[in-house]
Amino acid sequence: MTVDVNKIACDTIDKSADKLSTRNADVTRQKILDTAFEEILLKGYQGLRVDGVLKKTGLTKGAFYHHFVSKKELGHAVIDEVLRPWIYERWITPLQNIDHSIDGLIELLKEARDEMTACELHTGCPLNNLTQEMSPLDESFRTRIVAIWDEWHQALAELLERGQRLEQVKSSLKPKNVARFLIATMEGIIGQCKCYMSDEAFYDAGECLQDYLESLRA
Amino acid sequence: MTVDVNKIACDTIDKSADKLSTRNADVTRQKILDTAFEEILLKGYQGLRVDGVLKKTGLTKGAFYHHFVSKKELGHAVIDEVLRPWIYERWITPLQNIDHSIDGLIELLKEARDEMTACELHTGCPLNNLTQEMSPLDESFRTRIVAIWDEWHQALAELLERGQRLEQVKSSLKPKNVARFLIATMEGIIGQCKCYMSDEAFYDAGECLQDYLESLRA
DNA sequence: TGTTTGACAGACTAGTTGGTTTGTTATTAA
DNA sequence: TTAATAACAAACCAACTAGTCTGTCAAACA
Repeated sequence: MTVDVNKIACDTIDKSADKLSTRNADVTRQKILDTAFEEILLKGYQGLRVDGVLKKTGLTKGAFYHHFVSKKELGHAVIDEVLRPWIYERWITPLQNIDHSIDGLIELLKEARDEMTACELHTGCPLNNLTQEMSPLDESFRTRIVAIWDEWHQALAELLERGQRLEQVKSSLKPKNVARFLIATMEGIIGQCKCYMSDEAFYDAGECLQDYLESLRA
Repeated sequence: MTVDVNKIACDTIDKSADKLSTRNADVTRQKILDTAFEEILLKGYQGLRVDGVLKKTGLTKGAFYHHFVSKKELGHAVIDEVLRPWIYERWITPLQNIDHSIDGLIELLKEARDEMTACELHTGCPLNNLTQEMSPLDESFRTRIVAIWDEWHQALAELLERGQRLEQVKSSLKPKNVARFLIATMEGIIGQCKCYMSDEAFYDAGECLQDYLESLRA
């Protein structure tokens, strides 16, 4: 994509960092992406308004349609350039840095619970939000979304396989199935928090999730 | 509400069933509700268009705003009069008719899986859809939604307590927590099916869910 | 230094959307 | 039978919304 080429080119030349208040295409584009991500997180893609993003960023129609050909393309860019990295940083990369499969997962679970700020509590998981909203509505969104889920599933399944090889995890269980189950459960719990507006659901159900994780030990 | 009074009155008199093509306020109202429910299921409340409902039902603005003061009130009515009964029929009442807690839940799970038609597969659970979309956006929706979740949680917790009294279920576990966990997991799995557009996710993760249910036996 | 071009600013537009208003007809109570 | 009213039909409206278009200005380039 031309966008990425442009971005890489500018990153390498890197004469932009010092000019914050003047014109800077990369900063402008990123501001739009970040704001759109926040708006989608709260109101969904359908609830996202181009005008709303412009108001929040202080930009204009001219700026927006210079960087994005349509609202839909903005949606795609938010998934590729903001949502996917977010999921990696928050959920996938941590999986890859785990030593002991079970201990690590339980630790990760606790961290996730503690990091649940009051704000995040009722916004839910950005990936799951978009999944639930856009999967039945737009195929171009669905394929991008499903690719991220697949990467997540694979990373978790690999962690479990690794655990099996190290005899930390029961050899009888199927890593792919357990990975699907764990991610579905996590997302289900986070989704419940959204309507209860409290982390009580997380604590209550999380206790059972921890029990389940313990039951996976070899 | 006057609406309910009107409805009850007409139901008891019951001179409406034979007049299908002529004027009938109840039939009209119900047609709007049912169509709106379908539309919300597919596109969400924000994606629901009053005009769209009218087009599908063959009605007009006059008819719509005779029965509902606003789109929002329609949303409330859909929750109260369509969604809630749907959840009861599909999920809550079956819980109350279970003899053996664990066996019954496993059976219910299998039934749910088999009843997952190709259509339902990518529409997901109507209650969870609305929860994820509307909880952060509108308090009047959230409170109605959370009430339904509470009823569901309570029914499942009661089933588990009953199981404990009958020594079918481990006495050590906390019914409330397990109920929260099970519902969250079910919804998480259904949500995953939505983007994969297949029941594979249901089968894979469902296997683990069944294992978990087995582990609850006394 | 002049010129081209990328990065915007902002007025404008066409189509949509929830909602209003006025009029009409079937039903019902008197 | 008739007056009142419930149950609509449909034109209309104001606000909104994605997208366009023309113009401007700063920076890079020749």
